[in-house]
Amino acid sequence: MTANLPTPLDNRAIARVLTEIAMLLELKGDNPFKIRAYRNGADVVANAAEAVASLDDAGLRAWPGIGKDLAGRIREIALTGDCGIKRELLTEFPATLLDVMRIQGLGPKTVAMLHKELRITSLEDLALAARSGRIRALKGMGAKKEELILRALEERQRHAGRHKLDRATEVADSLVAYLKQHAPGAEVAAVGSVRRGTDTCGDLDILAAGADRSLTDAFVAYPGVERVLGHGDTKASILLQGGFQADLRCVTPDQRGAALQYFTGSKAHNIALRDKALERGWKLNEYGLFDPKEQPIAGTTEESIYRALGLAWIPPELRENRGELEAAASGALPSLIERSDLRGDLHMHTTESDGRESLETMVRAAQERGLEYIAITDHSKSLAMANGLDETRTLENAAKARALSKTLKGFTVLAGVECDILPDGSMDLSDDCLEALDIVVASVHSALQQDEADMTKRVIKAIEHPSVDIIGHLTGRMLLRRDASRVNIEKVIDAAKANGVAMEINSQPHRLDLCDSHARLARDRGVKLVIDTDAHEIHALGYARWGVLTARRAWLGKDDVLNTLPVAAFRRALRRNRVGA
DNA sequence: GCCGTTTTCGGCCCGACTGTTTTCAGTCG
Repeated sequence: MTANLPTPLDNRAIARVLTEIAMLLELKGDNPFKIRAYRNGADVVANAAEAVASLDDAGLRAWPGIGKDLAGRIREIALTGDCGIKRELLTEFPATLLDVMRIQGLGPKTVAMLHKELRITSLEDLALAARSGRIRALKGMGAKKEELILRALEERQRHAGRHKLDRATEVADSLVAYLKQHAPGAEVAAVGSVRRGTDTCGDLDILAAGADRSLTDAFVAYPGVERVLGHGDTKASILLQGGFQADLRCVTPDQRGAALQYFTGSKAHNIALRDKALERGWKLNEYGLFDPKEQPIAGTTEESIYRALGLAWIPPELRENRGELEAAASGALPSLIERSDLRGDLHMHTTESDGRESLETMVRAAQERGLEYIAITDHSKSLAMANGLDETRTLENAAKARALSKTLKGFTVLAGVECDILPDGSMDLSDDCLEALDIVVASVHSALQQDEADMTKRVIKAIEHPSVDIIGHLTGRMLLRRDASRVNIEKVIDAAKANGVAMEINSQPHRLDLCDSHARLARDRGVKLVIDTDAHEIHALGYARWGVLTARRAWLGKDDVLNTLPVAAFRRALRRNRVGA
């Protein structure tokens, strides 16, 4: 019987253990190639489509980069949740030291030294040491470094308890599926920021309408609960392994719409909506919309509430009190872009630079997803770590893409590049080379610390280059890890408009860059946008989902996004092909 | 630790930036 075995770990959990082993080996100063093997193994597991825990030794070793040892470790982790080598390493370094290593700007060498010299084992120790000026006394350290550490700690504090949208959605979906099993007749849904599609989410909010009271019992018994924070008849809160807090609210079927509206938020939207009710002498809360005699006016559906208040139903992505109530009152809500509107993807990588798949594989995957065209945009040469392409290789890569394109029916492969914008704003590849391509995405990858004036000048200079069609992930932000670079967004948008350059919404869940408000500003100023996945492997083509959510939050319709156009019209809309451009 | 029409050893990705330095180590991507 398997009933007594622990639940097999999911791929992500296994990958996390492998990554932690890699980090511990780094602290120890072990063979860098061995460390890379563990990191690579973690990557392979995290991106595997099938559950790694269900594979046998031979199945595991069929994966590239997984050999005898790693296959054994993966099986051990999958079965026991732990690994002997990790336990052994943890006798040398405490687990809390891994948190220290995750601080931006601190790497294994520094952390190992802090541990050895100052007996620092946790983030608390680190903060104390930095504040008391003890770190600057160490070799290679200084006052600036201490300042940097304190800033990184402060940033981390700011991000604590928040999660990226993709992970939050995944965890919420599992919870909803689990609860539906326990209450088949009820309507269970994730609400809150997950439903609004915000780029990062705090607590997960789940709403159940028409469920038996015992559903909260099932909720607190969810596998993966670390701690029960509260447990009543209609409400329960749990802390999950991995740091998520989740709240369940149970309501009656006739309260469903009101509860859905109330718990979806945002707070600012709800306050404004409640004002609308008050104007009419009514009361709006999570149980319904009521007249002065407490008689219900609406509440079973969200639509009924909005309608009673003289408003069209507002898509959750717009509920931020950024003008949606006024638009809903005057029938001016935008018709938002849908995932199915996307016909192309203009930013992706192959094994030619730092992608994981060949050109052919990426093309096939894009076809299978129903796209009509893609652009292959490998990195340019200054991104040496990504094996970036020089002019010769860029043109060879372009020839390959075009040759393949010719063999395909109803599908186009555009020859492109993701060209680095160098610190002075010049392009990483020659003008001739860029001109010879079908499409150029220009992006900043280095010197992200420039001050606002320099960064703005740099990006605008790139925008003014005649062969640049699209500006990729403008701010370089990494959600919950690295702040956006300092750049004057308005000046950049105005330059993009003046030069007919499109701006990208990068759909990578850790980027979502442009963010919703910047994308909306771009649209308002007449700049066209594109939604790209920046895929480095086929699975990542699915990231379009997050980019579209961001676009919807930016009030974008189909017409605002160039890659909703058929390929011929799309190409005509590119800056390089526009008359007079 | 992985990999091999160079098969069981000896390669495996490296340039820019920062802060510390006077020539470089550590981190990041």
